[in-house]
Amino acid sequence: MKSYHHGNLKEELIKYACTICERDGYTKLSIRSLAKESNVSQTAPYRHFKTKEEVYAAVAAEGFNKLYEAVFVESDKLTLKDFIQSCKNYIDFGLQNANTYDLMFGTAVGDFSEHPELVDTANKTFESLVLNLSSFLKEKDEDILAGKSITVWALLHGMVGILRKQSITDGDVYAKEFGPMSTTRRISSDLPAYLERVLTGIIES
Amino acid sequence: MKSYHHGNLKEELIKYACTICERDGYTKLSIRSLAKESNVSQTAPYRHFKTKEEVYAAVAAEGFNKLYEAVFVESDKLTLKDFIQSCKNYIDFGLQNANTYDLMFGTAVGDFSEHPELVDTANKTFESLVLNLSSFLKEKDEDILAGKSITVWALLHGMVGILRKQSITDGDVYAKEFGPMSTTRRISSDLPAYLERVLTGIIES
DNA sequence: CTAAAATGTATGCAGTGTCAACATTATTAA
DNA sequence: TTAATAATGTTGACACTGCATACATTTTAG
Repeated sequence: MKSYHHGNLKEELIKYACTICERDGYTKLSIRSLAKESNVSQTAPYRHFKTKEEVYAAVAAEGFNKLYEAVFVESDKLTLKDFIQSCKNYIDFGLQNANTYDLMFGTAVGDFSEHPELVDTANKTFESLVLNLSSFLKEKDEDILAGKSITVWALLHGMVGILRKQSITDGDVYAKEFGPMSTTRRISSDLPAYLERVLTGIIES
Repeated sequence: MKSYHHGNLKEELIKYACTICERDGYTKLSIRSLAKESNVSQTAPYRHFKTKEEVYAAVAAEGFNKLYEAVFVESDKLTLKDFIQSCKNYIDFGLQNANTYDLMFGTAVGDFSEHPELVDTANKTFESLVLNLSSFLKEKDEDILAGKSITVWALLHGMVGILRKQSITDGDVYAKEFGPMSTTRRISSDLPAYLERVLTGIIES
């Protein structure tokens, strides 16, 4: 027996949207297919999302929540190892959820400020990174701390982009000279070691 | 007098595609609108591009060409200043061509290896970065050099992503404590200084 | 000069975002 | 309790999309 009102439509729509965005890429997402999945009329989703971009924003927000989960560490006294692990988790998330990650940092959702929950979740994620860093650093100047956090974040974000497109560096001249393993492959084969080396450099600079 | 054969269709299509992708975002690009712009039937573009993704790939390849132009430096004896400038040019390109940049590094074009010209242009760009770095470094171990190049690239790529989404860090706790200027704003207000500090750290590590 | 390859067109299908008008149910105030 | 209102659903329509098929014209190669 199906009642006129679904009762839980918005959450269900978001859930399916997340699944499809990640599996097929967000370009493949259609509001109509979402509606069909929830056994609801084609335009029902418009009671919960004004435009498709709002659906994207919801998926992106979910993505930030998951990224937060991956990056957050309970302790307030992190070891360097903990910190490295958290950073590795960030990169792994970006690689394993490439399509969602794209939605979070790409241009599909133009202006975050029009989607408050997106700003909130994104903020929370970044702050978690800052807290992680400050928790094992001697640094007390929060100005410097925030600067270093940005640099760390930039590096992680950049590594996601580059490791995702290994093909660019796979074929590089260096790979040919140094055997079958390209630079990116060498890095990703022991990511923690790479991160430790580079991050300590950034932190101590 | 219009002849049956256009004569220059492919290049014209790519040109318009680049314009629209950058102005409106690549989600807004439609093959039909391209065709209309060139006064050609709706399906004519399919003689030059098997799928829409191939159009994306062409735009992305053009993007890498432009990025290469922005990053390349003629000299083989760069000063640190030259190198910093080249890096700044990279970031500026990413910020001023956000939509195209997304196409180049996002998931819209899934597998570069299916688009050889994309691999080539991307490679060329990366190699230019490596050459820039090696041209003023004492480092002769090309293994290490390639590793450092990746790190530099990751940082630049990451900064593009972060500076683009200033809203995330604009509202952070630190901005409130240190006045109206958020961390990202401080960084972008004097990008060369920031880059010099961070990049020398990476290079010397 | 002729056959084949390249490049163009016409037509059509199944799908899309979104709007306007209307139906049903849940919520709230009198 | 009841009546008004807000929330949430449906129907139908419009203009648009990617792309496949079949056909037309022109260029190019043998």
